[in-house]
Amino acid sequence: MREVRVRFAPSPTGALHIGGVRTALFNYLLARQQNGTMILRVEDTDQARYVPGAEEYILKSLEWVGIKIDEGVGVGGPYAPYRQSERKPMYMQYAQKLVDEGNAYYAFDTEQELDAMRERLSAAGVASPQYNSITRMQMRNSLTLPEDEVKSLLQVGTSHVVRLKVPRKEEVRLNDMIRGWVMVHSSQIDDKVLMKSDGMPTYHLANVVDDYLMKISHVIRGEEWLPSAPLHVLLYKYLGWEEDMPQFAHLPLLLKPTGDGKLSKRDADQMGFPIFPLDWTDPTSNEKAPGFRESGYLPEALVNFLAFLGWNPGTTQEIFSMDELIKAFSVARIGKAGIKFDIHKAQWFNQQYLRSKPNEVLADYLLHDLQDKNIVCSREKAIKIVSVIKERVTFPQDFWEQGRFLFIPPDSFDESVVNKKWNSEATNVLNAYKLEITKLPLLNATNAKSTLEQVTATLGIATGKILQALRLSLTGLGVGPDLMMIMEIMGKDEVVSRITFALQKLAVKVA
RNA sequence: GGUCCGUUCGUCUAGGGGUUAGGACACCAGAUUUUCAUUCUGGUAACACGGGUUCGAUUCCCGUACGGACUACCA
Repeated sequence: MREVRVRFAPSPTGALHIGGVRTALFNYLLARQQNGTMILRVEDTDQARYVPGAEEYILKSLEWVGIKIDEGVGVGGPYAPYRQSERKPMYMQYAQKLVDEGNAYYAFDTEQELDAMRERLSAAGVASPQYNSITRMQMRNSLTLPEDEVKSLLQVGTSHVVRLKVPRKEEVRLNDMIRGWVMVHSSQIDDKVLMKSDGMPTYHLANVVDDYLMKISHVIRGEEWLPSAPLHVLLYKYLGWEEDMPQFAHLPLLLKPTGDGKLSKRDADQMGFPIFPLDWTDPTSNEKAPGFRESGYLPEALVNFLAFLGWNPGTTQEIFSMDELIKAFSVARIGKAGIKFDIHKAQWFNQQYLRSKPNEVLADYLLHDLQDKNIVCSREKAIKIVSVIKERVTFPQDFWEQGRFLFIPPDSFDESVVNKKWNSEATNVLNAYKLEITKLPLLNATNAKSTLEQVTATLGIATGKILQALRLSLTGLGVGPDLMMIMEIMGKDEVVSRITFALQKLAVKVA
């Protein structure tokens, strides 16, 4: 068996889409499992669509999710350079070979001429107007023009492209690892441009040439490439590389959560979830888009989630570390159908991973947010807080969100709780309770509770009836973590002062 | 429109000629929790449709419908 060499080959035209991350992940899993090589190649042959910063963004994104590049842009390697724009001089010779052997030709048609051809064809009722074995005979190319005219056109530097001469009648077939045999008749394939007039190769040529040169063994990419895969097969054949053709695996696409269509940034915006791994600011429009990282997703959770989009281990195990994924992965267990993206599952994974972290690590998240807010908090206290609200969080920032009342006393109180629970019974208990607490040397969860029970017992009121009022006075809210622990964390003085404040502020309502 | 690919609970999926069609997320209910959350228990819920083949089809074949991708000197 040949050495496994896979590549992730994005275009630096903007932020890396989450679907791209998944493609990279599947490549990576295969590479690691087979002791192969993961290559990053940047396909920047379209100068017009180049976006500054995009390449760096891709690199950072892959690093964040834990996909390590063995060879390619950013790390180098034996087949450098790995940026197609820097490989520009290499492609012409292959195009030339195709031309010389009669498998490609020069075309001099202008944009207007191409438009006119398409219009003429569609006016004549042709189903799919394209530059192909029939129409090329009516166009201006080295197949129709006299040889000396072609020569002189080339000599004076007339703008031209190189097109593949697709055979008229031939069954082109490829064996996709996911879809099995896919057959397309060559009459359905058009004479694709291989070399553009600016001297750059198109995706099709560059991709095939580079995959061959870099000894790629498996091409794992999105299903959007399936229609052009037969063209690539033809290219391998004409270039004489059939023996070295990689195995193809076309991944099912990520679709919108609701309705139909493929997942887009618009859907993500509308439904309030990220679609890019990291925050991204478009350099031209300055438009900002949120990233999974900044939204609080843990890379290991995202990886686990992404791996299950189109793949499954065949067992009931759901939680997989990267190493476990590497062991369990197989292309054979990748599904064929498109996948509706459901952010709920991603959140669930996040929750699972977040909760499994030790309190010390979780405390760092809280401490970090507190630092941003200029709030001082000891590590021990942070650990205590985190352990109390651990079971109620999905994202790291939830520790702050749900624990903020511990640092910022309430200045307003939940109306509905006030209406329901703030009555003279409650204020009586609170007044007495406050006094009793003051006498305590130190307040902790245990004596906070026993003291409260004493007070309610002497006043002849059920503890349960006033607990919500106590919570309200301390946090301003009707819900939250265990009250006794909250009091222990706040400490005696804070508890007393908050009860006092609530008693003052809400006094009016009692009367 | 044409070409190609696809279709099992709302979602991700397992399965496969004879199964009570399994799991997870989500949802709902009950228990626990003085609240909410957690946790536990239970529940609703699927083989797109029509023809074949077969003793028998959700599973195999063919159509239809529906969905998706592609249809650029973009990748």
